[in-house]
Amino acid sequence: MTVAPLTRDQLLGHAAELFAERGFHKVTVREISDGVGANVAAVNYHFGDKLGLYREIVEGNIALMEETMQKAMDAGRGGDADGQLRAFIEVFVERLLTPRDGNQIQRLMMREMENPTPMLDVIVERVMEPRMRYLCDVIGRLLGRPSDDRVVRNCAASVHAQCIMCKRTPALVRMNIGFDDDGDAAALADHIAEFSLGAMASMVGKTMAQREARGGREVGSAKSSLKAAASA
Amino acid sequence: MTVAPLTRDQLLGHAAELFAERGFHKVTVREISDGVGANVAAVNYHFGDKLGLYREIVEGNIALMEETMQKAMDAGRGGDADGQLRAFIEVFVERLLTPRDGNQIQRLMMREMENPTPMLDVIVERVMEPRMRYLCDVIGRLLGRPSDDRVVRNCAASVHAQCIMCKRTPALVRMNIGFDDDGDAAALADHIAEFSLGAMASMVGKTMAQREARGGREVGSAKSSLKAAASA
DNA sequence: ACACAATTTAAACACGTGTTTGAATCCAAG
DNA sequence: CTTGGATTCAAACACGTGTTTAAATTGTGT
Repeated sequence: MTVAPLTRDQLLGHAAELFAERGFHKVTVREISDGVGANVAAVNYHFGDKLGLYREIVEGNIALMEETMQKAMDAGRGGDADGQLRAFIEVFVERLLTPRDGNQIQRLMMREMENPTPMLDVIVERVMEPRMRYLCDVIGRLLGRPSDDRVVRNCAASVHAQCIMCKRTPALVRMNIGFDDDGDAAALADHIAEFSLGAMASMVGKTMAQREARGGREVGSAKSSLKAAASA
Repeated sequence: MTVAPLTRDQLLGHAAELFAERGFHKVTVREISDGVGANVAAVNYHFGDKLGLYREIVEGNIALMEETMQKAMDAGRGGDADGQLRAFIEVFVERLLTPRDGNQIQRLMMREMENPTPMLDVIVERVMEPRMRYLCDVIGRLLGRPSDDRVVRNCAASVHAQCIMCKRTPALVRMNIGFDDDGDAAALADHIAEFSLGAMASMVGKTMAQREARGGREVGSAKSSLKAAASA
């Protein structure tokens, strides 16, 4: 059936790397086609339009992503919540920082956060939501609270924020902010795990009464009680 | 001396809000000029080009930013490092989340991180670097380590990452990830402070030997100074 | 009222970028 | 070899967006 001769696959491969590195909007179809020595019209011929090419790449990578998620969950299976969170962070950070072929989806997600495309919805549904669900589940067990608890969700966001920031955008590099990055993903993951587990260990140790006694502000309380303690 | 009649100031005001909300690249000059009932050429007449308008807005806001930084530092003056970090987080988060006029610089910086412009350099120099310097100073005292210590810088990055993520981009909102945001900046700041202080309290308690015994990987291992600095 | 500078305006221009087109080329099947 | 579909190609098109231009209008000092 004379399937994809060659050009089509070349376009997929080259475009995937470009999209992962700079995002959908900052890559031109001419750049994609020129990169593999093809004509400008090649993208439209093989994929309909630029978004069609992007869609195929994203959907292809989502399968890999789901496998990664499985790997992260399996890595902690049987262990305690502590070890599960560590495993999650390690796998996540490693995939985000190592530009190996096949883990472009994390970088693509970074770009989607910066400059969304119509593909964001499916990425959220198939990647983000399962991830946050698992993360909240682990942290919930860690804190001894239900996984939809407000404190649990905020802790999950704290962990997630740190992981996300591991991938320094070009702008973050020019600013000299962000984590120390000498290419050692494991060391970075270890810091984040250490930091986060320490944070939550201190949280689970404190009772509500203790925390409210400290300053009157309590993260997990409803919005009402916070009005009074607005200013330090 | 027949200063700016009106149009010029209107352009500045309207453009500032648009830029803060969506970033330099995602705002068109027609949108700016139409918004105040001016002609398309108004921007070029009064500011040379689009970037000139942006530059004026950024430079104007940087002064306010430096004042904010001063406020954050003053808020913790005299207190201990713990209180200083709390004050810093509170001021930062509040300015980031509250769309009040005059604290657009934080939102502008978010946009610069997503899509840099030529103004990024001056923003880094006058805003980011002083901020990270102060943050590292506070955390250094908190951990009993020099402020250029690797662990200190990573902790600063962890704190900063959480603060940054407070401002949910449109994409982050569509994903249902991120911190609980019911508009209560104080509650969010409190979570981040609680989380981070707990994390670092547990770090300062552990000796290097203990941490290395746990898993073998040590965050601060690569650089020289930390090898010997076993005890905290 | 006049003259001159400052401002505003409508229109056009320049250019990057995604897309389309119609002809040329390739290639396997008959 | 011939044929017909698949693929490639150069060229042009469509359109958004920043910028420029030259005329019209407004404002101000004398």
